[in-house]
Amino acid sequence: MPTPLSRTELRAWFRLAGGMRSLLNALDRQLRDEAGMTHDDYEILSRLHRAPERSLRMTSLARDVGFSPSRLSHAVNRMEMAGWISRQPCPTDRRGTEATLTELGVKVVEDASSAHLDLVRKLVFDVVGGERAGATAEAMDEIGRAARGDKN
Amino acid sequence: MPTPLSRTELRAWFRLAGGMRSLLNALDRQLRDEAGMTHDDYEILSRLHRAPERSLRMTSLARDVGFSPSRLSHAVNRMEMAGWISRQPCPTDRRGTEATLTELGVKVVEDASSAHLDLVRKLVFDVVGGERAGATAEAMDEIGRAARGDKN
DNA sequence: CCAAGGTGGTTGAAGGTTCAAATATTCCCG
DNA sequence: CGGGAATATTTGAACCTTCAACCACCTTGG
Repeated sequence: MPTPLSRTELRAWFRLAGGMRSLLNALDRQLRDEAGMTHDDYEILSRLHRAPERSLRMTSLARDVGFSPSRLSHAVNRMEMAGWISRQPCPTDRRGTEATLTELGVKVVEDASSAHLDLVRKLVFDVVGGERAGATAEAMDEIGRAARGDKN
Repeated sequence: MPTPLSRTELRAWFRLAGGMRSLLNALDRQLRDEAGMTHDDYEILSRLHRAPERSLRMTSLARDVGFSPSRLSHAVNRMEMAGWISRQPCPTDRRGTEATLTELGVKVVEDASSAHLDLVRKLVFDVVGGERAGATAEAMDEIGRAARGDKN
């Protein structure tokens, strides 16, 4: 039988949840307005950009960004239409598909990144300072691992 | 001209963003599976539940949960269909509409709450402890205010 | 007092997400 | 090796969100 949250904990949770929501909304709106993409699209492009060869298997990309396979498939369809991503069959597993950033995709994500990360700096690091930001990130990372049910 | 993020800051940001995403995904999935509602639906019901008279003007509810007016309107339509919320014209401003939780709505949100808040306790407070959770909430709250462009 | 502009709210269509089902391939066990 | 179970991905339909346009009412300046 679980212990319910105290009044103080409840209050903390509301602030935590509200803060996350507002931050994500602001970032989403900016990417939408300035780069014509969703925050989710950006995550996909950005993961691919950091990957070796700028390619990833669909499944591992989906895990990385926390998408269902189906959602990723639809999203990659759209970005393939836009010319940002291309698909190739995976050489080692004939079931698999690899998604790769195109030249255009690289350009698009690099352009979006600078404005995006600048807003992150303004809303996160400038507001709470580097030290607290680090502690907050560490805590959220642990929470995220618990939420994903990761080991260790 | 903005200073770009350092490697350390980037790393912190990735962990912060990933943690938020995983946590919100987990909470959303649980509400969907166990209560048949979206995390967003839950936020709406939960705000109404805490409001005096269990009623709020559409606009102020929208601001509270960070929805566009249109999104809130559609969402309230659905929940009105479900019998969880009712609408009345606002007595003091004939343009306005008030949304109110129905008896059924109260029951539904109270049922959903206990499982939901229990998961919050497990994923947040049990993982990082009360003290760090408080500090994290405080930081995220400040960040959220900055993101909403709030004064003070 | 009335007209222009602002505010509160809804609607419809277009596009995005979810869920279940389908397909193709690989893995593994007897 | 043969066949069932598991894995990788896609598709289509139903549902949700966004965006732009709209109506109704309030407010304010001339």
